[in-house]
Amino acid sequence: MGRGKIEIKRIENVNNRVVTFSKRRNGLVKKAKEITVLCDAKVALIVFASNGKMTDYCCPSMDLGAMLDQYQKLSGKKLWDAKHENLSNEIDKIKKENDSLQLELRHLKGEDIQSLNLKNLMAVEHAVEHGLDKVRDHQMEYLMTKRRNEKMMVEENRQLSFQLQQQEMEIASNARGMMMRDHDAQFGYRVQPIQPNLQEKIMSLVID
Amino acid sequence: MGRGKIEIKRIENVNNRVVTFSKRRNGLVKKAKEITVLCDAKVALIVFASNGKMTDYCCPSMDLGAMLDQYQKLSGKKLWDAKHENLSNEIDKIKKENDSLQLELRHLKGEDIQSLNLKNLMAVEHAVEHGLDKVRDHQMEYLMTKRRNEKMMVEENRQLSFQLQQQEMEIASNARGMMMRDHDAQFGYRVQPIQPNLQEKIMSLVID
DNA sequence: AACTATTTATAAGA
DNA sequence: TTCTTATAAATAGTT
Repeated sequence: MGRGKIEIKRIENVNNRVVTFSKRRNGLVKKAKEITVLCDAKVALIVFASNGKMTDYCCPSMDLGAMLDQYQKLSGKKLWDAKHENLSNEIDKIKKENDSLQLELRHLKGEDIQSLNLKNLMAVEHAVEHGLDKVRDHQMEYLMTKRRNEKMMVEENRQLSFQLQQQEMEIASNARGMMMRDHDAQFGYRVQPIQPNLQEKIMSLVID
Repeated sequence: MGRGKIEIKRIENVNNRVVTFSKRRNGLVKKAKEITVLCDAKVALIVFASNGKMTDYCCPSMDLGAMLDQYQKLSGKKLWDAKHENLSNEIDKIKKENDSLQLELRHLKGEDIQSLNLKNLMAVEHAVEHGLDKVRDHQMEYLMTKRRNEKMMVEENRQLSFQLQQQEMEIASNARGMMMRDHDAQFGYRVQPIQPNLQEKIMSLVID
């Protein structure tokens, strides 16, 4: 149907192929719509171009999901049950893994050990002993580090306090000297430390 | 395209409708096949007649399942994902549970505890201590039971051996009596215990 | 994207 | 259903 008859085989010229695809795809969808209306038919059509672009048509009276359910019923072919089954299997697998983990966990906590024989019981004991050792080692390390840090902070604090006191004394003595020079000696007031309770504040922070 | 032009609306005459359906369905499938070959296209087509009969076509290069996967990807529409998603969610949930179990397990074994703070570290320590106590209690109980059973068996064995010896002695004395009565005294041989080392055998079994 | 010569599909009739 | 055939529709090659 056109200027010349064509053989039904792949059109090698890319341009021709793309143009023909476009025309015929439109024709196909049009025909699908027509048979739907003329004959009360249910039609679903999906077309992928070789470039991956998709066109689809589904009759208005039934959605694609329902069409495919019907298809499975009538053809006996499975479309998504395979995947479905895979997922179910995976769930089973993971659940079993889960159960075995939970059992191991309970064993380590000393639960459900009635069923263990002496060999397994000793294996559990060794695992737990080893774990306890490691946890205690780590606790010790943790505490040592903390104590070391505290000591360093206390020491640093002592030095800072000392420096602060020195500075305050210097300032006070300077002030007194200036006042003397300015002949204001009769007022004789004293400079207070800027933050008299600074050291206590820092100590309370360190103790946390 | 026929003897007369027709409007695209439902054909009321049932016979005409059925005939037209049959012709147009064939035409549709033919066109689908042609575009598949001519243009390297992927086509899936499902048609239900109003009487429920189904016709389908799927290009040979891709099965319907794959076509529909692609359809879902490109259209974003869900065909069977409702069921599917539930399962996926369950898998995710169980996997997370699994991970947390594995982490807890590693903690109890003293692994991966660098990230724990002191509070959690102590909680783990208590869990492990408690577990160890229970495991050791159970081991002790196990051993005590075994020992008790052994003692009982040894005692029972001692009694059985004694009874056996008594019986053997009786048999021997009877035999001697019979021989005397039968005037065979001149041979004067002695009956031996049937299994002289039976008691040792049993003892070795008990010790296991 | 339009055009148009031809081919193809198909409506009506048998 | 199927065949026939006149006619409508689709479309291949061209502009």
